[in-house]
Amino acid sequence: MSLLPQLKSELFKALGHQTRIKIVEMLTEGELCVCTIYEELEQSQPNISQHLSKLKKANIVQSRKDGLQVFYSLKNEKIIDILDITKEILLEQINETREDILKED
Amino acid sequence: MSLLPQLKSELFKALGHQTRIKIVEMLTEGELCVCTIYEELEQSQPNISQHLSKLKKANIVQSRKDGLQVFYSLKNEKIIDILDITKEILLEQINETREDILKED
DNA sequence: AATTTATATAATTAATTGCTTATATACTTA
DNA sequence: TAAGTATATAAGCAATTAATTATATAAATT
Repeated sequence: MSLLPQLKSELFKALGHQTRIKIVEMLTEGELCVCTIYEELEQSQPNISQHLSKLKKANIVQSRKDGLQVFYSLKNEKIIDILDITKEILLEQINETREDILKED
Repeated sequence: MSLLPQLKSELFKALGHQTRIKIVEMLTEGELCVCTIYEELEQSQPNISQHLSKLKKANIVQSRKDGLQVFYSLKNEKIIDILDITKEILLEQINETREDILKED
């Protein structure tokens, strides 16, 4: 049936965009108003709304309405662990590359 | 400059496909010949070759040639941790959904 | 050297994604 | 209740992605 691989790939697809990564990392600090997100990322409001919608569909974030504003937050803190490990992997890669370059003499 | 968000999103993009998730999970057990992968996943050889190529470009896998065959393996075992956490997140979501359904009476 | 085998690459087409612009919705306040 | 504000949704278009089919490459075998 392969349900999990399907769900996993959908979650990664949702994380597969620079802007959405930045949004998730901003939300690491706590919930934020939509307006704060698009102002800080210097992107248009509809663009950020659409990215938020994808993150929400993937169950990565949740939203709460307060008057005119909508606040988004992470739905599961474990997403932060994923980003941390990803960072470790990338830093190791960067170090390897650097070492390879130093060896070239 | 925002280099890391860019690299992170590329890594997630590479994981954002069911077939590539399945390949990475197969490689969790150790290196495998290309032929084993496409036979087990019941996909065409060129299709799997292209997916492997994406995983390689994203530095998720590496390859080694032995005669006519090419063997692929994970480049960094931490990828497995990412998949494990992802699984935890998804299982929690499934449980929540189940509980919500039970509450509906 | 010619043939066979395993894998990779290229070309094509269909489907998906992302951005922009315009508009709709929902809440607030005058 | 009319006007204003924050966010969401829709439509349109360009760019990217995925699968298929055909072909190229590279190593092994005859």
